[in-house]
Amino acid sequence: MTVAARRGRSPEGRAEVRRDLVAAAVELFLVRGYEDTTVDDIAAAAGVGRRTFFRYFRSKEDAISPDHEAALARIAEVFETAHPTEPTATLVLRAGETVFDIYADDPRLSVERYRLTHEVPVLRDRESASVDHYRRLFTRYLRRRFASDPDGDLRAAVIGAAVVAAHNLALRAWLGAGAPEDGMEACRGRFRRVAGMLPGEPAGGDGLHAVTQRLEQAVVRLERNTPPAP
Amino acid sequence: MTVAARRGRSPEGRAEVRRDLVAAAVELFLVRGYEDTTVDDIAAAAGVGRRTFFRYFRSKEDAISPDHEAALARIAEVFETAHPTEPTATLVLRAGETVFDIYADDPRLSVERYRLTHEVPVLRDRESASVDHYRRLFTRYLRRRFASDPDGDLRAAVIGAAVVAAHNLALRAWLGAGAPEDGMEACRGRFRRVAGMLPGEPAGGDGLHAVTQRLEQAVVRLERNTPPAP
DNA sequence: TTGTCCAGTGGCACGCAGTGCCGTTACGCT
DNA sequence: AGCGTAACGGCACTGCGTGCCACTGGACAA
Repeated sequence: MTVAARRGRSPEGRAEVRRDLVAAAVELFLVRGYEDTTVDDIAAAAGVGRRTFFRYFRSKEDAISPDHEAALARIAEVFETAHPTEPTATLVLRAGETVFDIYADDPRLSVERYRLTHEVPVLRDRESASVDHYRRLFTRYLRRRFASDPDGDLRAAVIGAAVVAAHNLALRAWLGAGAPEDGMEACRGRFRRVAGMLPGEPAGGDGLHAVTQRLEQAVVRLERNTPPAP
Repeated sequence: MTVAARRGRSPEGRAEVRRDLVAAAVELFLVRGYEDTTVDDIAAAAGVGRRTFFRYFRSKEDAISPDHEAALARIAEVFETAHPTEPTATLVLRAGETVFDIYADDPRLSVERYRLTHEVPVLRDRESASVDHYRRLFTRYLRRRFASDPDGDLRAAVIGAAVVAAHNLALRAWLGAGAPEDGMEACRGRFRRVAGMLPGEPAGGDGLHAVTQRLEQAVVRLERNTPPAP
């Protein structure tokens, strides 16, 4: 196919082919079903050869969530560039919000992807694995932060899992409602409420830790625009 | 193969073939590597035809974790048969411990499975999906319990994810150490510590809720054999 | 302009996972 | 003894994913 060859010549052309393939895949998966759509179908719909599809995506499933690793890298960057004195609560909140930005970038596509990953078992399991990559990332950085805490590993595991779970709850509620533009703030707010549920200072914690915890709580309360508990 | 046919005739024969297939699969995966082992190899090593393998397992990966659904069912039973007044903390702890029992049933096999799911990317992702099934199960029952709480969904998501994460942390530490028989109690104890990190009563909680919370804390403290915080 | 390089493409063939189908076998039941 | 049936093995087929190779058309130098 000459057209595809010319498109793929330049970097913009490559991005265009990639978009076409994603669009064709999502379209066909929704209309015809995931199992009943072959890679040949997707490639043909995008006007490229079957072999070219696998030059853009590692697998058939990859056409649905192709930017997973980029998102992971962005979150890792948030953690790595964070100031050491930044409270843990605000840090994990910031990291989580990064993902919101990515999804909000193309709401229509996000909703379609959500529906597919929600309904097709294979894609749902793959999504679970992706989410677990986020969880591991969170936990890894938290464990580093809690190195001095005797229960640090446990706290890191619990907080990491809790944050990711809350994030998914908020995100999926938003996506399930069709990703309305005016619903993004509610989504972010819902996610931030997780900070109030994170475990407090460890049993053998020192004074500094306690102060940090109170600071975190105060910051979170400010962000939620809610008065302190009576 | 006449031998296999005769073995498979009776229920005990079926169980035997199944065990042989699992053993052959684990053995070959560890020795030759997962990717370099074909289903033909596994079937041949177990003395059955390739077609028969797929009558016992849905897929090649299934030979590693074939009892996943049974475990899910056992946990669901714990939740369904629980008394409504049982504190949430003890309930999720009991449910989690059920899984320990399953793994402790055949420690050698559990360790080999752990190594494989730890090292082979495909199997690790599949394991993530399995763990997420547990998380969903926990969350589903917790959400029912927290129906009266305005933040019930969030609390259910957070507690469910936290409990499962803590469970995995304890379990994998035990498996990583070679699943020593005298290490199971430490594993269970480590898991139980998660109860101390679970979010307390909701902001708008009522008195009953507060009392329940204190009860839960007391029970957990008793189980951990540790005195109340000074 | 002409020749050379090369990144990207499409086609072909292959291995392997998973499935439907069918003939065969051996056990249980009457 | 004869029959029903459950489990088996083999065969053929679809589809995913990969290695290989020839081709194409743009970029660049002479």
